[in-house]
Amino acid sequence: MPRGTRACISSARHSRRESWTSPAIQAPTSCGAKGRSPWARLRRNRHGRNWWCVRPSRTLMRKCFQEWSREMRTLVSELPGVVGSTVTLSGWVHRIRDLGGVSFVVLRDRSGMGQLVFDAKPDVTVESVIEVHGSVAANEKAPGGVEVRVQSMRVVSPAALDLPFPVNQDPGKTSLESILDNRMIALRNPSILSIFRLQSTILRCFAEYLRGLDFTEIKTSKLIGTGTEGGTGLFSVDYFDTKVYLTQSPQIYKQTMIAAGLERVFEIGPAYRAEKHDTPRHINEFISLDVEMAFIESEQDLMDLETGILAAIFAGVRASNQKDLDAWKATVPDPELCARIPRVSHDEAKEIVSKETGKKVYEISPEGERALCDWAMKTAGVEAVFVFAYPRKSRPFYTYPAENNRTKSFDLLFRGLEVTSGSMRINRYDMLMENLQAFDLNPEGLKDYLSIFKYGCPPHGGFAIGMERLTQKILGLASVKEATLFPRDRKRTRP
RNA sequence: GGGGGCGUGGCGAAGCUGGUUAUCGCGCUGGCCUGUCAAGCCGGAGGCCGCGGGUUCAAGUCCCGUCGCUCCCGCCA
Repeated sequence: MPRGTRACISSARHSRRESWTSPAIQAPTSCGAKGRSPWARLRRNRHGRNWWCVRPSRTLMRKCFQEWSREMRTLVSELPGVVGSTVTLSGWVHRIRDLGGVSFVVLRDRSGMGQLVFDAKPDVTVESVIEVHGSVAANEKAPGGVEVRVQSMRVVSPAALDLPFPVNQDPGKTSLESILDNRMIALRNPSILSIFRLQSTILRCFAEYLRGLDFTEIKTSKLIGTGTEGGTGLFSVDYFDTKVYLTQSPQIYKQTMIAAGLERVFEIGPAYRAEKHDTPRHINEFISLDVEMAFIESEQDLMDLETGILAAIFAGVRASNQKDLDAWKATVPDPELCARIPRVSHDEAKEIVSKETGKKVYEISPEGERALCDWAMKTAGVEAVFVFAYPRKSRPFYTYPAENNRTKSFDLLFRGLEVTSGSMRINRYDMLMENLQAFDLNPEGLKDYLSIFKYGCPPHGGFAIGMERLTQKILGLASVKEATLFPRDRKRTRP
């Protein structure tokens, strides 16, 4: 057994403390589709015991919405259940197949695609939005066994003929440039759209898992007067008569809220990095899944927490996004295996890379990161590995130091890419002041930040998961830009 | 910041050592076709070969510059 799994499995250390690892390998509350009320667990959960007092009746909410939507239309996915009846469908014309005496139109709506049958070629163009009225018939020859014989059709919004992007074709045959240049239209492509359906599950499961552990969600400002990490890589913005910067991380605000007494916080928000890299794994604006937690003992506790988050996300994606995974021929790791993600120190990682690649390494390069994940797959059956105890010089000043000039920090590498970076933070004022000197930083510019520690702050730490990178790696996409709705890179600020 | 590769109709590509009207698939369009499911068959439209300059009798092809894209490395989520 890899030594890193110790922290997850041994319970001796955790039993006397609050546990956050126990739900690690269970699907988050509403991700499990077992027929039980998604609120059942919360009702038993001490943190959610009063949910019915503050929420309108769920039955009432569901009833209002269903009655409203039932009047609107039938969804394509509902057709097999309403064979024999007359329905109204609305959606986009995905494809037209005209065979002379009969024409087939593939209609696309948010639930999927279904076949419409016309006696003659209908007067519509691909991608037009239509509303049709017709009878639902079972037919062996129809895709999915059901089709709608159209009695009347209304073109709700016609589409021009010069479609700039092949919406109804395999996006694998289209260049990234064309996908991004025509982003508005490219997003209609079902495979491309599926990326963002899956991404939504990641967001949901991340938040639900943490809420279940008594984390409080916060939203902080993305504008800041000065940078905390030396001022490099910050975008400046005109702010009335002065200049401010876009934050590269919510770091200081997360820590502020820890010290303010929330103890456990998370934030989902954009982070900005004004760095001129031009690679398939960098964008200048990304969504950071940020977590911070008080009363931890080391970075091992943070890895425990992230293990649980990953398991919740993988379980949720498996439960909700099988079609989206299929569209990219992708698989998510078994949530049960997350507890076996190896944990290796930075020094051990270098040794492993040297051994695996057959060449001596002094720093872990992207090639080394790929080698480490391959190694993890071989030894533990998961394509992920935690690397901890990074040298002091490679980590920011607020990282908690450890013996031998190491730090209480870690990264998570998943399928060959760094998706998380985190650490325990220095929470003692005197220690922080010493470290500022060592990093040659001026305490004057960090006055607000330092006040957190001057007046008492519990031991704590946190990490950030790159949402787009995680999405990219789950689906096996070639570039992080594909996993970004409207990517902002060195050259691109449109659409 | 350093180093590769690529720009050819709306999309994806071919065009080898320079040589006549620039080719193919998808899409679009006209025609035929009552069971398609990437429908099929016959016809058609659509390109100053990224842009600027040079070499040459002759440049999509060679050279220089420029813009754009893409990949690897540094660094990072």
